[in-house]
Amino acid sequence: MDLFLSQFVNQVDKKGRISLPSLFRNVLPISNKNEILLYKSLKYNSIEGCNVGRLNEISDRINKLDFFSDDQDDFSTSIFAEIIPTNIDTEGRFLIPENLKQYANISEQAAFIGQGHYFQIWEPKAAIERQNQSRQRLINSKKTLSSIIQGNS
Amino acid sequence: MDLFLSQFVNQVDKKGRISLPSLFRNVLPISNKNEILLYKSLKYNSIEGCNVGRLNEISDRINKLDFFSDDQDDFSTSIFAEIIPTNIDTEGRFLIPENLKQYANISEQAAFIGQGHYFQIWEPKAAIERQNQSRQRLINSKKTLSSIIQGNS
DNA sequence: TCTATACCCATTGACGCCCATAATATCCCA
DNA sequence: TGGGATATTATGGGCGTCAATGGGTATAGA
Repeated sequence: MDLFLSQFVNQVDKKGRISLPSLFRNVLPISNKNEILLYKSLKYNSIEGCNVGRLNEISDRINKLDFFSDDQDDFSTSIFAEIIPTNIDTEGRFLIPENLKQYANISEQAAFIGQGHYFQIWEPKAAIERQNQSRQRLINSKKTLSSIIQGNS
Repeated sequence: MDLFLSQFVNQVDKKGRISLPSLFRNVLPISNKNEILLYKSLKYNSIEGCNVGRLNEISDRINKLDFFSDDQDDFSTSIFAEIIPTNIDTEGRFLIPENLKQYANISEQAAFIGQGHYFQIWEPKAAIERQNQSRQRLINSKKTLSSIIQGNS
């Protein structure tokens, strides 16, 4: 099962490096074991990350749009230009780009949140708030895990 | 993964040279590692660049247009005739042709914007405006970056 | 001959690789 | 099953390499 699962809080060191959790590293394909893609979440002040494989699908989808259309142009600008390929070092660490760090209010700690096919990186306190909020919404809408799994939304 | 990704702002030196970002250089095919094609964007006051492979793709699409149509003629004239092959020097730098520089209002800095199979070169401030515009259009159409990437659009 | 440009060399700062350590988890065998 | 040996992870820090940039000089074409 190659999904980003569970959550972890790691330290940002003096050089700005942070360890990608071991469980997340194991999800990366062997062919691109040392590269992840980072980008701003449009919904939250958090960073999202995925592996290189996802990108090919996206690029295919965008390329099928009319060559000279506005959509094609907007997608290209907002997606390709915003994706930051990032290398993972020999110890499993990587650098969070400065602008993304600011966007997510991250300084000396960061929370990695598994989201299945991708993951999020949050400022730890904001991550907790987000989770409580999300959980409360689920309860209020009376959706149980089993109903979601069975597909009766 | 051979896509132009992310964005960079580099300096134009006294001789008019500018570094093609390292990530972009790595996208160029080994057979044409030191050549890029530059041309005016049809939509914006910016320069677009690509490698030779991309040109073939463009030419294919244009050829599929009606052979005697005005469109075919216009595209041929506007695109092929305007393409400027440009050499990259030993340090990864190249010269931005004077007319393109003027067309894009570029003086001492330029922003390289990854667009997947091609890239754009903008005057830095204009680039930011364009990006905000593009991002806003995407948000208004209710497609978020993450939903596009995850395929649940 | 003069100008444009490609090549060579130098500098600086950022980043990747290497080595080290402590804490934790896993294993293995008596 | 207990307890020591071993592996793995998160983290710290030194150092070499590479990218971006500046400038000198040779060379080719006008």
